Order: sequence, then C-alpha cells, then structure tokens
Amino acid sequence: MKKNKPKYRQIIEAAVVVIAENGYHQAQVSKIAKQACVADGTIYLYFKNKEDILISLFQEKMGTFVEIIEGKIAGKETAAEKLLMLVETHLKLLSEDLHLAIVTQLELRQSNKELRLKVNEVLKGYLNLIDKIIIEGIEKKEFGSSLDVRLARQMIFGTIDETVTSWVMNEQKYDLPALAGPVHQLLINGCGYQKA
Amino acid sequence: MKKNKPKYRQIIEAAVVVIAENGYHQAQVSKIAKQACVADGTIYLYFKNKEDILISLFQEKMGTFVEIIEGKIAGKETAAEKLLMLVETHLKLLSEDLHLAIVTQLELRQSNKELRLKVNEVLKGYLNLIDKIIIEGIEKKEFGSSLDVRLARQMIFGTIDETVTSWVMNEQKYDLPALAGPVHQLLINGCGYQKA
Amino acid sequence: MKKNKPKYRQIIEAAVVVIAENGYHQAQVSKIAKQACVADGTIYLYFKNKEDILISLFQEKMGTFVEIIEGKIAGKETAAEKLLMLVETHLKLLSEDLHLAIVTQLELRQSNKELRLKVNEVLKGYLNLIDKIIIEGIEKKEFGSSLDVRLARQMIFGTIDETVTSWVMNEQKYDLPALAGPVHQLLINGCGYQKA
Amino acid sequence: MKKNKPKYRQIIEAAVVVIAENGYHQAQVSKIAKQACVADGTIYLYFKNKEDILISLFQEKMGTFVEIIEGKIAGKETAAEKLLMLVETHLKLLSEDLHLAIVTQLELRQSNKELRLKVNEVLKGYLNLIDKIIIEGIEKKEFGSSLDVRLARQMIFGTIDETVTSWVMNEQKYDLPALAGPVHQLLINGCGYQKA
DNA sequence: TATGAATGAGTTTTCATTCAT
DNA sequence: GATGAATGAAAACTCATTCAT
Repeated sequence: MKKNKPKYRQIIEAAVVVIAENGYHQAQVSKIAKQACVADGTIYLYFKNKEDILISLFQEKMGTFVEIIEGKIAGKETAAEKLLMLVETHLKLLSEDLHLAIVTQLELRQSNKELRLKVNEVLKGYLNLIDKIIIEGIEKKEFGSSLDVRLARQMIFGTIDETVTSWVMNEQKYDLPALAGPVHQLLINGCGYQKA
Repeated sequence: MKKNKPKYRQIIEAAVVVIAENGYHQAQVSKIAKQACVADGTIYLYFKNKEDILISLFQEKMGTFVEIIEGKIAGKETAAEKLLMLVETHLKLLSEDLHLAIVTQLELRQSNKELRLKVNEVLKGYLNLIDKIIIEGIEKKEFGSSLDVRLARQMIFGTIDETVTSWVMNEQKYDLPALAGPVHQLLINGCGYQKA
Repeated sequence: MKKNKPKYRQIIEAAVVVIAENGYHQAQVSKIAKQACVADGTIYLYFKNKEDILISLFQEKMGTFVEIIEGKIAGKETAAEKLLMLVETHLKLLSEDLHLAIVTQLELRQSNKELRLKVNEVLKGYLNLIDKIIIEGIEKKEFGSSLDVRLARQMIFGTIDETVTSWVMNEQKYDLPALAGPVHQLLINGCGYQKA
Repeated sequence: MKKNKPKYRQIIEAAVVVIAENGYHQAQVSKIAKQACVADGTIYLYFKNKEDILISLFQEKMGTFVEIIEGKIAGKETAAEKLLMLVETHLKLLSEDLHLAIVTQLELRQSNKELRLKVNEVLKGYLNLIDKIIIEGIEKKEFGSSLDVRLARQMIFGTIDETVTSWVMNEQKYDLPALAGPVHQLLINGCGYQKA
C-alpha cells in the first residue's frame, strides 16, 4: 500500500505547507516536489494527478480529524456534552495547525466544482458524526422533538465553519478555542436544549 | 457613468450566466463577450480586467440584495420578525435565481484570495444588517443579554449560507424557501429567544 | 491640399511630442489624438494609417532640415566651409529640438523594416546634399582626387549621426553644437583635405 | 551552466535565422522554437523571456566578435595596422554571416529603449577596443596629438556601422570586405595620420 | 524506484482602424 | 468635416504531465 510509504506522507505534508504559504493557485506541483525533497516525477508514482494530492490530503487530514473527535466523544454521556467536545476539539485542532486551517478554510475552496464534490464526499464522515449526536439528543429528549436533523446539522457545521473561517481571515487575532463555550451555547439553544 | 450604460449590465448578466453554466475556471472573457453579444474588446471599455467583472458583478448583485432586504425589514417591529424576513428573503431571492445562487455559493469561492477579500468587503454591508438586528434583539430583551454579537452573526450567516450551499449542491431537490421557518426557529433559539 | 490645414500640422507636432515622451511602442494613435486635441477618427481624415503619420512626420521635418541647410550653405565658397556649415546646422537644429532629436535618433529606428526603407527614401535628399559637397570638394582639389564619394558620404553621415545619437543617449550632458568644429576637422581630414 | 548546453546555442542560432528572415516584430517565440526544433516551453528553460533571447544572442555574438578581433589585432605593431585589421575583420565577419548582419544592423535596432540600453552595454566592449587603438595611435604619434578620443571613436564606429548598414539595405550588391582599405584610409586621415 | 528535461495546450488584453451619427 | 464607441486579431508565457535514463 502506497499510503504507508514515507514519501506518501512527505508529499502530503509538503502540499499543506506549500498551499498554505503560497495559496492554491501558486501551489505548483514542482513547488510541492521541492518542499517534499523529491523529484517532480516522483509525485506521480504516489498520486494519479495534482487533484489526487488534494483529495488525499483532505482524506488523510479529515480522517484523523473524525477519529480524534470520535475518540474524545466516546466517553461523554449526553448529546450536549458530546457536542461541546466536538466544538472544542474542532476549534482546538485547527487553531493548533494554522497551515491546515488556511488550507481547509480558504485555499481548498478555490478548487473546481468537481474537486469540491469529492471533498464533500470526505466531509460526509464528519457530518454523519454530527447527525448521530443530534439524533441522540432528540432521542434523549435533550433537544426539541421536532428538530429537523439536516437543518440542525447545517446550523452546527455552518456556524463552526464560519467561526473558523472568520478567525483565519482576521489573522487569528483572538483565542479561537475560547469560543467553544459560547458557540456551543448558541448551538444547543438552537437545538431547543432542555437540561435533562 | 459607465454603470448606467446598457452594455455594462448586459456584460454583468452574461457573466452570471456563463460562470454558472461553465464554472469559474471555464468562464473565459471571450465566452462572456459572446454571451453578451459584444466584441471581446468591448468588455475592456467597461471593466478594467476580468477580475473587475467579477467584483462588479458581486457588488451589483449584493447591493440589490441588501437593499431589498432592508426594504422588507423596515416594516417589521421585532428583531425576530426582522430575522424571519431576512431569512425568507435570502432564501427566496437565491432560489429564484439559480444562476446567481450557483455563482455566489460555488463559483465565486474559487477565486483567488485577493478577489475574495474584495468580495468580503462587499459582504460587510450584509453582515452589518444582521448585526443591527441582533443588537436590536438584545436591547428589546428578545435575545439573551449575554449574546455575543459576532458569534451570533457567524451562526446566522453560517447557517443560512450552509443551507443554501447544500441546496445548490444537492441539485435543488427540495423547496428552499420552505426552510425559512425552521431555520429561523433554530437561529432565534440559538440567540436565546424569549417571546416579548 | 490636406497638408496645409491646421490639423495636419497639429497631429504631426503631437506625434513628435508623444513619441519622444512615451517611446515609439507606447505612442498609441489615441494618445497622439488626445495630445493633438482631436478625436481618434479625425487622424484618419488626414493620414492613411499610423505609419503614414510617421513617414509624414519625417518628411516634413527632414524637408525643413534640408531646406534650411541648403539656404545656409548657399553663401559659402569652399566645400570645406559648406561642410562645416552643414555639421554646425545639423548639430544645432537637433540640439535645439530635443523632442525631434529623440524621435529621429532613437524612436523612429524602432519602426519596422518597411517604414525604415521609406525613411531612407526621405533621407536621400539629405545624402544628395552631402554628395554634392564632396564632389565639389574633389573638383576644386580641396579633397583627395581618389576619394570614393559613397564611402565619404557614409563617413560624414555616419559620424554626425553617431555623434548626435551618443549625445541623446548620454542625456545631453555636454554641448553638442560645440562639437561641430572638431567633428568637421575629422571629416575633412578623412576626405584628404588640402587647403586651397 | 545552461549556456554550455546544446539547446542554448540551438535556440540562439534559431533566433538569428528567424529574426533575419521574418523581421524583429514577426519573430514570435513559437517560430523560434519551431526553427530550433524544440517546444515553445523549452525556450523558457533556457531564457527568462523573449527579450532575454535577444540580449543573450547579442552578448554571445558580440563577445565572439570582440574576441576574434582582439586576437587578430594582437600581432600588429602600429595603431594604423590595428585599425585596418579591425575594419577588415568587422566587414569580413558580417559579410560572411548575412543573417547576423541583418539582425545587428536592422532588426535589433527596432527593439525598445530598455533592450537597446542593454545592447549598448554589450557594445561597450567593442568601443573600448577602438578607444585603445586611438590612444595608442596618439601616444605613438601616428595620430594627431589634439585628437578627441570620443569623437574619433564615434567617427570610426559610425562610419563602419553606416557602411555595413548601407550594404545590408542595398541588398549586398557590392563586395563589402573590399571597402576595408578605402574606409581605413578615410579613418586614419580623419585621425590626422602621419606615417611613422 | 527515482529522476528532471522536455512538452505544448490554452487565455487575457491591447490597440489600429472603422463607421454610424 | 468630426466624433468616439465598437471591433477582433494576435502572441507571450505557465505548468501539469510524461518518459528515457
């Protein structure tokens, strides 16, 4: 499996750095190769084409993302606590890796429609995680019984995403993880939260 | 003033159509010119360069957008009613103009960072409108007194934006304006809404 | 005759200024029109095309040039005196009209081969004048009897031309007309001058 | 070093041919590439841009030019003999390479001011060579003691240059190297030559 | 496996010229 | 005669991808 070879990860990490520092449209394959200390041609031994680097990058990073959050959530009892942990971890992970934050919030969105559809495919794992929390919240009567799962998920993801994007675009002037509490409050309010 | 000449609007409208139908990266100036029924060179009598078409497009459309919503809101008494009108109008206007929705939700986000910063400049007018409603809600005790205006705004804009983007990406399978009520409910809940 | 109408000269003078100040490749027809205070289209009532402006410009200026020098020479007795007057006048006229000097020495040489051939056609009047002086000098035994007229003419024109070009390119740091004496000395030496 | 790779010279030689045969303004990069039997993009592996081809071309050719003449001159004793060798070699080298003669005498002068300044930089090596001969001639009492070096150099270069240009423009109807003797005679006369 | 030299398709913008008013 | 809005052809350069070594 190519994904376990060191150069595979080397190239992915190089891509994150190059895209974050140069922008999506200035992230030429040759720059990524140089940053990864491999020849241009070597890239094509590990990836089908340039787009494949980006999709793989997103898959790898988002896969780790979902795993970490799933792990953190596992120990929590209520949906509200799980949601808090999700918001906290989401904000923490991205605020700790500015390169990744820039890439996911700004640069990767400049890709074409086709790539974005594939990125969305990857995102589904994360959205499913959110859905599960919402459904659990409804079942446990924490959230309103008439809550529309899709809309609630769009609110949750849309709010967190917009919060991170604003933070990135405003040059990280403020403490992002500190917003976890207030954002969480907005979200459970939105979900019609009732203390159990 | 060039902006009042018929060709100016003609080119803007052509750009919306061409970008929506071909995607941002396949929207060559020559395609826009052909769609607008003018010569390639004519574009440059009205716009400084290609980017200028896109910025002008966004300014024109978003300007209209904000004006219409401001007009609709004017007659409403409470912040909650104003927010409902904003959500309704936002969803309605974009669902009625699919080309525009595709351009604003998908294609324009593929532009480079510089263009996106200018787009954000234009967006500020809309975000200010949201801020005013939130502040009014807090002052009138409709919303929680501890509500963070910036976060609330990010929730409101993030949720609506994500809702429209999902609708566009899911090929408009469902009735977007019909979501105004439920979305509104989520948002005022999030804001800690108390009936006056 | 169009050449006597005021706008004809107005456009020629404007062309000299615009070319001298902006360079040959930045001397667009629209700039010349603006400098001449006429509409772009008006240019084409007086000139066939852009090249025609440049040829006419050179013809007008060079025509005047030759006439003036012919006038000045008429009173002189010897070939050596005539040559001195030619050098003096050539250097004086161009040093007094820097715009014209820049255009003839630098900018007009950037035109294409076809235009340069036509410019040479115009130059012939001036070269004939030089030839007449050389022939007179040979006949009057001032110059060597074996002097090759064509080569002598190339030396005389080449030397003066190179002298003016150097002066223009060196930002006119020195007194050009003051070089007339020494340059004349070089030239008559070259021609095998013998005091009569 | 790129300059030693075969494609570097291949492209330079192709550029000389294409410019000579099509003229400066019709010498598109794609034409040069085709003539050099390389892809358009390959040009940009060896040259920064189109202008860089022209400057390199001139540097390479003029460098060789100066070297050859320096070599030929080395064995000569008097300034007059050195000057004769310089004129002979100058006329011979250009008459033997018509493509190069067309490029240096006609086409390269159509370039913009910036390029011409760089060309002049390269020319300085040649002009210095001329200066050295003049100074030697003055010191050895071959030339007049009051001879102005700059003017003498302008006469020498201007005369040779004009001679070659006339030959090129007159479609090489006559034997250019045969003019070396007479031209040399004009020039040493001009310098106030006295047999030692 | 790894390399990196070579490829060549693809697009914005300028500006001389025209012609309806 | 005079205008100036409209035209549309034309070219340098980039960069993802390949393939001989």
